[in-house]
Amino acid sequence: MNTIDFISAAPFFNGLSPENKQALASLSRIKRVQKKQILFIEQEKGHALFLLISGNIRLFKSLPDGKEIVIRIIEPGEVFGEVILFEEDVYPVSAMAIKDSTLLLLPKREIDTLLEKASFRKDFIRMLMRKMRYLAEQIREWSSNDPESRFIRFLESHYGLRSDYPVAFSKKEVAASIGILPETFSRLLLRLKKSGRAEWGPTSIRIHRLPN
Amino acid sequence: MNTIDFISAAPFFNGLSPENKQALASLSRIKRVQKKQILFIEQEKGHALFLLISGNIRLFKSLPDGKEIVIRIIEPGEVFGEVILFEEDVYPVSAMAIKDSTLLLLPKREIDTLLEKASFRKDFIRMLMRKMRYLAEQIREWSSNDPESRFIRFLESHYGLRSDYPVAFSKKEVAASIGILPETFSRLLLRLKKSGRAEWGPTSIRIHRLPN
DNA sequence: ACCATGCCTTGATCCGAATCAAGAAAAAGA
DNA sequence: TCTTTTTCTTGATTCGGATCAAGGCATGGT
Repeated sequence: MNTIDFISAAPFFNGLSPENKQALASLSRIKRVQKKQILFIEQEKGHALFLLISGNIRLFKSLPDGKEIVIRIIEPGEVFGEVILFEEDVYPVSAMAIKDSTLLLLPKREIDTLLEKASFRKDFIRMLMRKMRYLAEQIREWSSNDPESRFIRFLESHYGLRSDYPVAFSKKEVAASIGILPETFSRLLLRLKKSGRAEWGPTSIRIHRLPN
Repeated sequence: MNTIDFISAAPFFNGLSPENKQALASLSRIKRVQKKQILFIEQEKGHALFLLISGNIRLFKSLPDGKEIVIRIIEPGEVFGEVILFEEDVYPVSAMAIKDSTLLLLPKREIDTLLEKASFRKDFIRMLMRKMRYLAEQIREWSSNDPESRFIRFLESHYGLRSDYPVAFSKKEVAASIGILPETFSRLLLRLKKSGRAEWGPTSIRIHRLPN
């Protein structure tokens, strides 16, 4: 696999024409980061957006009281940091690798140039809108204050609708993603197991859905 | 005031050239709705976006369990429903007037045409990005599970930073907006008053900020 | 292999918002 | 004006997640 393949495989760039994809690929650059390495931090001036190839990246915000809240965990194939292309040019969140990761780095300047092209721009906007909807959905999920449903939704949004989820994050990480403490998450899993609604294997979790 | 004035005054259309604003004004239409009237509902196919002139509109989502969660309350001068311009063309939320309201209705088809113009499109995208940031912020606010800070932020996001807030909503409405029950909100106000941090008048609330 | 660090679990307790209930106050309707 | 409906407040209770604490378990580093 080379850069053009990764770009072609990314849903974000779905609607782009082959030429546009090729143009993107030619100006992209491979970047590797180690676990726990910071890619960028909140309020930092942004010069690039990223496409994750392998590993996982956590996007988070730091609160005044020192706590961190997880905005989302990026999976391979996803694009992030694209917000810096418009309006303000600082990142609204911080990004840290939670595993050794490989990314494609796409410089802002070059993308800006590409955006001059109408075809590219149109597809790009469509993408942004999709993301905007996703954010709106997020809000809905959060206000449903039920950790269990948030957990289920976490699984579905990462792996789709299935019964076996190959969860590749630490439980601590999952807990943070759904906004609860590790203790609470541990108890949640216990409850699900006891009531026969889920089984937790070493590398995956199986959810037994109610037949409603 | 006529339509062009309203459009000029709306931050959403800030960067638009006078010609673009005029173009918009000429294709817009005044719409009046009464209190409790529905403008559109979630999943409904959308043919227009709106600029609120007077009154207030509540955007909300209905949950499977019958509950409603308030996404936000629209103030005069704000634009909403613009998401239907791209990607999918259904509204992601429902909209209901919480007072008798006057709006400018901007038909999707005509806006689509305007978007062919590069100058218009650029400004428009910038606007969308700003809104996207707002959404990201929202998520942050929600996960800060503290009703008091959510209340303060509610005031600031509606009226800016000041000490007297001319709150023009029912307390029930405010409570719903910050995601708590009316009972809890009532107790919150009592607590703020007792501890001398706020005074609630008939039409406004005064917040005493700590000098930190 | 060892030790150290971070991760995970389990227990006890606390706290605060939801819930249930009922009455008071205010607004809308006749 | 009087009635009805909705909003607002106050109380008692419940419930669930946070917090504090401590022990067991993995993982990585040397």
